[in-house]
Amino acid sequence: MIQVHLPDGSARELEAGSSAADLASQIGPGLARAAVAAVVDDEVCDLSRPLSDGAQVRLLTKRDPEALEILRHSAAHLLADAILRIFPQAQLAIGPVVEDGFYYDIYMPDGSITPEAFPQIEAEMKRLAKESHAFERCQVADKDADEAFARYRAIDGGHNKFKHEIVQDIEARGEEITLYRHGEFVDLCRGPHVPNTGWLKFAKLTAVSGAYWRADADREQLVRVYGTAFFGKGELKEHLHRLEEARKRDHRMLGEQLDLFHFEEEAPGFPFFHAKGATVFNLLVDTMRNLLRRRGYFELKTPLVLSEKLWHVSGHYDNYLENMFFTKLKLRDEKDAATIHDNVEEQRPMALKPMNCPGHVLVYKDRNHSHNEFPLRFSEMGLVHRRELSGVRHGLFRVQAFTQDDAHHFCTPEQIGDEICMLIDFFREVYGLFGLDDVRIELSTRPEKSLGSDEIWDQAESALQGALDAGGIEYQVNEGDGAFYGPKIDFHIRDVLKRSWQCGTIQLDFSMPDRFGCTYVGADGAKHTPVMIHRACYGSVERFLGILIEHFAGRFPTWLAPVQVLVIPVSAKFIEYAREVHEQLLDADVRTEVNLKDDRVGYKIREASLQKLPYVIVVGERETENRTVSPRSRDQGELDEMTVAAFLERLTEERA
RNA sequence: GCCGACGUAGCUCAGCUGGUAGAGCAGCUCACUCGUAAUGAGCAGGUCGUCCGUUCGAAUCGGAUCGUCGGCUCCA
Repeated sequence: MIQVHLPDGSARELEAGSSAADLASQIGPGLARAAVAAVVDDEVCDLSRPLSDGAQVRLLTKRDPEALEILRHSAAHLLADAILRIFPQAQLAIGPVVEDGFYYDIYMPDGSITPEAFPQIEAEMKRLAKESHAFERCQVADKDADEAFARYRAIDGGHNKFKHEIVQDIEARGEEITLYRHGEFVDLCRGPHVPNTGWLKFAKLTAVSGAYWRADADREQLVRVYGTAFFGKGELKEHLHRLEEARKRDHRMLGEQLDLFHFEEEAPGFPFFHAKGATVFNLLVDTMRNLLRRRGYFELKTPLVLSEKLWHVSGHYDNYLENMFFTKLKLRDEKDAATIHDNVEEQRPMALKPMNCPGHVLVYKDRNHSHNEFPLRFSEMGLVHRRELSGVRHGLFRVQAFTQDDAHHFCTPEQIGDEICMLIDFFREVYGLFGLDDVRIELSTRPEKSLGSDEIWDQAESALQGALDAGGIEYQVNEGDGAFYGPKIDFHIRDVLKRSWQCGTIQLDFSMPDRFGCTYVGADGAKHTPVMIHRACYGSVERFLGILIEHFAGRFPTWLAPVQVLVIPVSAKFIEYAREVHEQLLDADVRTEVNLKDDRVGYKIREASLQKLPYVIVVGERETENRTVSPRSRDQGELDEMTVAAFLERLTEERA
């Protein structure tokens, strides 16, 4: 007999050689059915693995996050099995689990795998799942003698150099080779797996893309087939529904449908905001301006183009060159006007600002400062340009020019803690305005490419950490992900679809004030170097707008809607009254339009609904006579006839 | 940047194996004067992303290029 320990502190007696599966059935039939795998002495392993005496055992069921990974990894095996049946020439590379599912990288010496083949592959996977083959772990003691290994070698033709490479690596590390078999299929794998393929009924292939062997562009091109798997039909359906919902909310599509912005081939990654998009954009900016003013910020406006020399001083030239746009001069030949000299060497080469900080430093340096005016807070809705690799541009989320709601605090080292705490409260309040209350905070530390001594970095990192700890704020640490001039705190917010977006950032900087020779006069009458805090709350206004479009699915709350009310006359006879109502709304600062086109009321309402306008107002004979309006709310449908004053009151309540 | 797919009217898309482009919506005009998600009729609209090539002939085939979309930390 052996004894094993359970997480609740209790112990169980089992016959020698018993497995975790035996333990589960001893505890109860329900658990025996629900158990997926086990954690034995902190190692995740198969249910069938024999337990040793004194082991600490935790059984995993579908509720445990580890279990979902195991399920998905098993599904990757099933995918590989199915693919080999349909494409016998395929060679398997690797098949790991990723955030929302799994993938398998496959080498196709001829042909390819396209989404058209998905139904066939999925049908094969479903069949294999129904057959409920047990996953069997095989340890390979001697490759040449082992029967399972011989089968494994034969499984995709015996010439699979990818697996061969992996086996060599494992042997080089002196580790044991293990295989997993289900039915006829054998794959090199560390495991663990679900007990049998019967668990894998709810799998779905989602995408196919290219990838390289070992992520090396010089190595073989592989086909990466993505899929996902869940324990139950409901969860799979919900996941697919969420993907569909995210697709429908795509801000690039809504941006076009709602006439908010567009992109041009002539200006890749530079959005053109239309009137409605610009309205929302400006509302975001105005909202922020008010909040900043109440917190004692001074708003600046600094140039877009500054000399290259300045970027040498700031360190951007050495650390950020690849992301910067530089000006390039062209000159007409003095003698021949038709000849243009390209790439003319400029005496003072210029660059577009990728960040606002050096500009703010120059404003700071324009006069002397005293500790009495600290913390000094300079803000700017700063338009910055950053070059991005062509493949990473993405709607408003990744552009090449964007507006930062940027600010820099100049303060003494002692003031850092209070400033950080103020900012954390401030940022949370801002996100709350949009119903974005799920905020996660991350602390990022020194990256490889960076400025300043270890001592300064340690000081800065502990200052941030100290402020977070003192405020009792929960956060996680991101090693090596800081800015090149200092460590930072990032704010990640979850939208209504539970997707996470990085928005706000607070960055500590001990080196830029020093490089630029910024000083202040302290209480001791001597000159000191101030600390600089870089911070942005929306991050990029463009990107934040994109997030809001998706968060609200284009249905902006009334206070943020580009057009709040559309006035519609029932027919041409009531145009005059419609105009009058429109004017009254305009006078009350409502963003309103009037639709006087020669169309049916129903048609105009449909148009307004598709534009997701919060309100339409219909006026006809009744309203003209009674001096009233009949509103229809986007969210509540048709409302009762009311006076314009009553309608305005309703709007005011909503706008507050 | 790399890999893959895609690029036809303002939008969504059709156009088989090469023979000179089509629909719906939007737009415009006219009629209807209309009560809460599409009134009807007519008109107009395209160097088929761009360049080069193959061909008697290219939206269609080949190459390059630009752009868009998806993917590119994940190492059994």
